[in-house]
Amino acid sequence: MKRSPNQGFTPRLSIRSVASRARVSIATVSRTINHVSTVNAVLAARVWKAVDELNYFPNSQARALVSGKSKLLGLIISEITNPFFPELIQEFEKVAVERGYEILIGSTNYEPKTMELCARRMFERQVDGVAIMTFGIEQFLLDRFASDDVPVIFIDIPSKHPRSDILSVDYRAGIWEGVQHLAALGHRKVAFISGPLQHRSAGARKSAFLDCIRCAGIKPNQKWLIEGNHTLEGGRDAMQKILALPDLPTAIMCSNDMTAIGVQHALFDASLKIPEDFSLIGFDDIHLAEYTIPPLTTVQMSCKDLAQAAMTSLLSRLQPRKDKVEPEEPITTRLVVRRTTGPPKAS
Amino acid sequence: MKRSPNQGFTPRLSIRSVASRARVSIATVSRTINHVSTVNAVLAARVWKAVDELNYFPNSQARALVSGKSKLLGLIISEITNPFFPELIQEFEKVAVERGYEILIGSTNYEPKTMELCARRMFERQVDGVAIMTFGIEQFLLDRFASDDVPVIFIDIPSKHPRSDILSVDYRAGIWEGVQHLAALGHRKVAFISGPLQHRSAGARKSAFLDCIRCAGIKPNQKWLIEGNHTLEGGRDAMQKILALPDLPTAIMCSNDMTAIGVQHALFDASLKIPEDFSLIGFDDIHLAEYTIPPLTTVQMSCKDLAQAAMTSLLSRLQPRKDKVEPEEPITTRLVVRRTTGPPKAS
DNA sequence: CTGAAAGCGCTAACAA
DNA sequence: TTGTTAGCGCTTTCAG
Repeated sequence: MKRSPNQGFTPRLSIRSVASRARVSIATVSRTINHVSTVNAVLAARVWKAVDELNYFPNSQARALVSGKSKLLGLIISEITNPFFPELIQEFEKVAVERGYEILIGSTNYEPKTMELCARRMFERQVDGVAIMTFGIEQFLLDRFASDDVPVIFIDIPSKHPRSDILSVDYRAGIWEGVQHLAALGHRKVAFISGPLQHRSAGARKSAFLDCIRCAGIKPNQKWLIEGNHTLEGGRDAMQKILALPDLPTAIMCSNDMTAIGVQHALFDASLKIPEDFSLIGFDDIHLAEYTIPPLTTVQMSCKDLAQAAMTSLLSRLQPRKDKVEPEEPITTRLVVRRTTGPPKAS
Repeated sequence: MKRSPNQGFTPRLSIRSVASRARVSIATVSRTINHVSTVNAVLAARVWKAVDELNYFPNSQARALVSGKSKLLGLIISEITNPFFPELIQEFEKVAVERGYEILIGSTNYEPKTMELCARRMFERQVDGVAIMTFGIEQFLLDRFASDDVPVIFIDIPSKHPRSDILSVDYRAGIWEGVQHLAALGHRKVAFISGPLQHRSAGARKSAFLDCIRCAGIKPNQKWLIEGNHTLEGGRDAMQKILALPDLPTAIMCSNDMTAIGVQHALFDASLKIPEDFSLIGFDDIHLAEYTIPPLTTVQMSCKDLAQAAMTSLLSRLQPRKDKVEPEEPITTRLVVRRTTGPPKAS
């Protein structure tokens, strides 16, 4: 088999080509393109000229090998098909590319096995750090990253791993606004469709709701606490379950927007109107929430903030910079009132 | 600066660690893990045992460097925020991982500059191949890939690059069904909201529409041919333009589903009903189309097929296998009738 | 300030 | 069949 990927034809464009064209050593080329300040300006100019003429750029594999830094960041998400995540990815990509990193995306599809596979893929590619933005992760995987000394960041899950960090989200703030909004409208009977409860942050959302509802002086009704799965279908099914109940709530809060959209659909199928028959509040404020019919009232969690905070924290752990690590403030959430909430029917 | 990424502490787990633990040479380890059949079973067993005990996996950077294959595939898309693309990415990820590849995603956001940057990122990471799934690409970038001998695959844009391939999509089939469906319902006045026309495949969709409309014996009205931008906002704005026209169409076809959802929104805002006041047909059949209110009638283009075909073609170019390259059949499209179409109002 | 040379972890000749 | 060795393209000592 041939050594060269290039059919043994053109000698692959390497640092050597630049060196010989610029009549300097490869070391000088390396220093120049890495902006080492000690390089003689004349030589540097020659190097840049050669780089330009040859249209050269360094082989990042080789760089990674010698430096031990792949400049690759893992991003593990639950499911790329859930619109929340693309919005998150977009921010990640932006920040990462700005800082010279590339992102490797892995979707777990909520399956522990797939999650394990994702983690393994990340290891094999020697990612410099990993952001775990799923709604839950197995502890042993975290330990694995820890033992490899790979910085990790994730939401809500505390860990003793020294190079890891938790991004805390203040779910309560937004949910509290939502509950208050509902209460002010006159609702006393509000249901909650949660995410998959084995996932930590889904649990956190639900507890926050329960907490708020009690603070508002409303006694939560177990029958109105349904477990969904953060998908559209899950929301629709959950709402259908609620509709089958003898005693109906007047408002529904959901653990994410996709669930809420599923609810809208179930209600549409049942010829029920929003907000006349039921008030509805989502969570996340995905782009689409503004465009459902009617536009969805929802709790906004800025995925811009989330991604920024995650990246900043990761990168600060990777390249300890002068600018000290900012004190981690929790990501806040707030209610965005649109048109799926109104006074309850019977009131 | 330290050489070792590992703080000079533990000697990083490498092929050498496995070799010494298994009491064989590194070559034998390499052969074993690469399933070269000539390895003695006893030694192989020792190697696997060591691999297992140490929890070793090869450094893909090093592999890439020596083999000239990064096992990285570029995937350039328009905008990850458009739900069509995550569905595509999901398929790509699946197929790629199955075949031992990793995917690097780049979003162009419809900006030529960003597209160029994406291409550059791909080059730098030495991707083995690139799938360009945007709605358009600059020729010079293709040439660049060509000169680097990187296989490329894309939609709709012919190229003379020998290692590139075009995935052709039979837009006409589905659009024809859509037009016929509308005609059968009694519509004679149908508008079309296109994508950004500088993008080739957006153009292809529009021509297909024009073609079909004429075949159906309807004379297209220039006023009802609006250029959108494949986003929700674009669809809404376009529909608002249409609504301002003195002579209104009775049905709207859109170049993609997001545009159609924007139309739904504009109509909702104007208190107009679908399908009573206007019939509406989208394009793509994204997951969400099933869940708009009312559910969107749309032309389905299987992104599963698309991704599969793209990957197959790319991989076949990378690892010429026994199984000859399947003759490329065009991706077909078909109408999915849901609930946004009905007889025209005035008829 | 510059160049020669070592070596990152791995694969593939080549020799034994 | 196995081990030794030469690089892949780059960064970084270490002499000069």
